[in-house]
Amino acid sequence: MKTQSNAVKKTSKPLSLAPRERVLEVAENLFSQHGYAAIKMRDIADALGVRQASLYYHAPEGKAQLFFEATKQSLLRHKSGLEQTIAAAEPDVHAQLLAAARWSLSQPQVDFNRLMGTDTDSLSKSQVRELGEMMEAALFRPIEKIFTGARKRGEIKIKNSETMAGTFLTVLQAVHHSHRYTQVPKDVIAAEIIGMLLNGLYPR
Amino acid sequence: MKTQSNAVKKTSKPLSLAPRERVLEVAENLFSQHGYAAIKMRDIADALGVRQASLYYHAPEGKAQLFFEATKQSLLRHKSGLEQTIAAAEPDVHAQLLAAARWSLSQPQVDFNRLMGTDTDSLSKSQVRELGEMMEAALFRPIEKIFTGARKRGEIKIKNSETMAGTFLTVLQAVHHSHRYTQVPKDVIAAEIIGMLLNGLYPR
DNA sequence: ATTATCTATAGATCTATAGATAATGC
DNA sequence: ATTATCTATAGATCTATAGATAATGC
Repeated sequence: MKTQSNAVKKTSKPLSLAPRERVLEVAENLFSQHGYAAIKMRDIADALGVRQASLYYHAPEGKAQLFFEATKQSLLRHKSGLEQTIAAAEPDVHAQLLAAARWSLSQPQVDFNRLMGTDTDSLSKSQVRELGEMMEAALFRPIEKIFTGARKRGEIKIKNSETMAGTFLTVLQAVHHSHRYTQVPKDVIAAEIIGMLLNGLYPR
Repeated sequence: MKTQSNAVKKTSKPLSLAPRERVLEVAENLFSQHGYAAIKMRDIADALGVRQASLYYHAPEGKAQLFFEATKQSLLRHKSGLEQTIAAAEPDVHAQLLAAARWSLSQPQVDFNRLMGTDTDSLSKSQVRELGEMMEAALFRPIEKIFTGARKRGEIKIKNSETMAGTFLTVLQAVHHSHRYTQVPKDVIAAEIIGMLLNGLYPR
């Protein structure tokens, strides 16, 4: 064990991140909000309060590397976050969808359509494949499991749980943007939509 | 009336578009697919088979103007297309949603979240407001009308038809991208999702 | 005469490299 | 000694302008 001479204790989540972590965090936020092409190295440097050239110390291969690593980090966090959140919720489709939604909305969004469509233009084939697989594992699988689990328990009847997962994830993204169109809090909108997905619009 | 000396008759939809129309059409396609920042004037010129500088004859104010006008054109077409398609369908929520979906999927997508979020960075406040209002009128209103009409006819019970419209439009966008994840035809996926929205996942 | 293109190029912006300098951790 | 930044700048790319040239419609 190390001696703790500082006033600030070193916990598992230190208050001030290591430089490299800070860079990735800022890059993740900016890229996920605006997309690869719209964000310049300058923007990331400005947000960090450093000079543009300084970024190349942490990402010697440049902008594409920064994007690739920031996105991987984001997807890994989504995977564990979603899985844990869902596992911690009641074994009930409504409770699990709500929990997944709340957790997702607390995170920087992952726009997977933009990600696979435009953002990856400057990555290699193998990098694109890697991100695609991680996306699948981090987002689609956990949500799909909610639906297949619910079907097994007899709570719902569904045909295509992959389509369902895609639909749910897409809707979550829209909720992420909802503040531009409405004052209603995101959690409320999410709950509304989940209720609708489960009960349908036709009267019962 | 003009004499038609040519073999090709001038119908209301000429086979070869006027230069300005061609430019806007190509710009609309590229911008809507990849977003403002990712598309360079060079890309549009290449797609047209002209030199980059030639674009400035049609858009003297440059790239932002091109984007603004291409987007307006797209939204106007969506407005009339959606309104007509919905009006032509049976006065039934299922039929109208299906019709709206089919029509939307036949068009270049309008990614309204990206549009209002990132793409408009280089436009003026008033231009952004104008696009926002047109988006509302072209996409949200027509879909909203489907839901409010269906409620009046007693077909469905809904709380918030604006949320519903947003949800539906968002899902349509995801279907637009679905070819990257599945072989299933877009029309089929759309029909599946609409069935689910109306009936819900809980067994009836 | 007007419309629509072209070539050539200026100026701005963006990515990335080289080498110097300061801060940090043994 | 290693880590993390800085300044300065090269080279590529991108937007936009100027002026010449070709095509089109009276």
